[in-house]
Amino acid sequence: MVGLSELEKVRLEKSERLRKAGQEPYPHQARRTHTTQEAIQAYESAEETATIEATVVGRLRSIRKMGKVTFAHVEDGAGKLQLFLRENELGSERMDQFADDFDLGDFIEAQGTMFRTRTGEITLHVVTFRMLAKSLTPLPAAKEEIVDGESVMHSEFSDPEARYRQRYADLAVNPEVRETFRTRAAIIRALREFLDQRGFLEVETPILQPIYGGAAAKPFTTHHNQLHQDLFLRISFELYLKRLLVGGFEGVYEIGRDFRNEGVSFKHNPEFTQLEFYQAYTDYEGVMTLTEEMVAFAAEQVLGTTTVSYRGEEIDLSPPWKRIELAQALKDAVGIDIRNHADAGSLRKAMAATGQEASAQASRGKLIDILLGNTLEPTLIQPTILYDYPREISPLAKSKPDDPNTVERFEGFIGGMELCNAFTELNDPLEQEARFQEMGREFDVDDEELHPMDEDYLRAMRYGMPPSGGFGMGVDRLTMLFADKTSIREVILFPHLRSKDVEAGDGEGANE
RNA sequence: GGCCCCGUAGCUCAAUUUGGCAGAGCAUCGCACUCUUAAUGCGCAGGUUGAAGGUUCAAGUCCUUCCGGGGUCACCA
Repeated sequence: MVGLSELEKVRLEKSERLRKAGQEPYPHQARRTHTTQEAIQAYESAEETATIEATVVGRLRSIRKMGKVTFAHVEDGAGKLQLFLRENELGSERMDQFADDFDLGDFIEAQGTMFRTRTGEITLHVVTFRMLAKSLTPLPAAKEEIVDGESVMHSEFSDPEARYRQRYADLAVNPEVRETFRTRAAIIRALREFLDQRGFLEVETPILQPIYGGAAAKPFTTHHNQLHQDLFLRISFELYLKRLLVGGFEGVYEIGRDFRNEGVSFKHNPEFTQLEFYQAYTDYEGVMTLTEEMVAFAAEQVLGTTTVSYRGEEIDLSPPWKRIELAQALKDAVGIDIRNHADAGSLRKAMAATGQEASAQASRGKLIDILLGNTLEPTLIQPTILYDYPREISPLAKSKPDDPNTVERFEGFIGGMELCNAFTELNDPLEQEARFQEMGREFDVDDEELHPMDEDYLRAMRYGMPPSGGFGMGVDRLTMLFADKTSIREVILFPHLRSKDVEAGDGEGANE
């Protein structure tokens, strides 16, 4: 082995010493009769009436040596259990071995009988123990103190970079991090349950796409060698899911990964998890109601309440949410009525008059988006639905019957963050083609933003797509909200970080 | 990509303001201790201060460049 630290070398010696003593430091099988919590419950329900024998397994998380007696805690997936080892029963040789060759972080198996210590803690009185997997690298030396029943961490492993790069160590020593990812899994389970109950079909559509679309984002590109074909990692599922409405499914959804080749921030990761659903014979108002019910249902399932605390704010997710027309909300917030500014120049002047800077190239739709993002979005703490968006930033949404420049689209905001985006789907193939061309013109100036025309999607639409409502939501952001995390990296197990180590010698990090 | 902040022992942090021998707690190692729980007491050891250059008698500290992270702005149909 190369590159072992002094601390690791010491542990490697212990491992070899165990092996020489006939004890395999990495045995093939573990035996377990109880999880730590099952052992405690078994004792609690049988206390003083029976002898409870248990074999538990897990990681050694604390060791307190008191001479001829030793206390330790072992942690498994269910929780922690205190171990009690005494030289009287185990003999000095085994006590010494535990003291000398067993370390914090080792996975062990311990068999014994349950009892209660003088201080009242339910504990396993160990009869035999053995190594299940020797830990060579010491875990970060966090210590946990219980004050009035609350856990207080000391020397907590807290450096964000180290935690993200070594998530395994983060998870191993920070129980609340494990809890965050249980919450995440529960959210996804709840979303599935909600949609399944309503007859939606869960589907999987291509991640490798010959043409990308469905969102405004730069894609990652890749290549299929044998087919000599460039491919894109999807930036959205939208165009494929809507093809399925053409095919006759009346409700479809997909939960999966999108990839966007753009900036990284506290709410952006290059790959992120999206939920999209599409439902035939409804429109954006129907989707609004479904959205409110779905988020409230998930909160109830995951947290047992529809009230969440996010960044110190109490947020009530129960329906109905505040619904306000985008134009009205902007007028209320900044005093600019976008309905009175039909072109970009006029709107830019009005924004400048209130101190809002905006680039000269930005279209009217883009300016509205900037206005929304800068002034309104951060103030939308309680769940709020803004509806009726400008057409030019919504090429896949259907116009309002009485106003061709406004589309039936809404976005849901919670905690000052855009959570979801939905609209009545544009299903007129000729208008869709015109919209694509309109977008193409807008982005002619910037090749990277120019989206290719998806002819196959237009063909699908020409076969006929029922009137429908569609919806997309960032699952990572919903998790941030439910778990009260202010960075998306806290809810993604392995968030993207710039590569650091160049010791492999291929200079990978040096060519940026 | 711009701007601001940060990078010191395995972990958490001092020392940077005003350049002057790089320190502590935990973890590790040794000793003591038969109901502890941040166990305790005593002792030892542990460092290329992210990297490379520069200024200086002297650099963790000042300057330049680079690497990495955090924040923020820009970007994000």
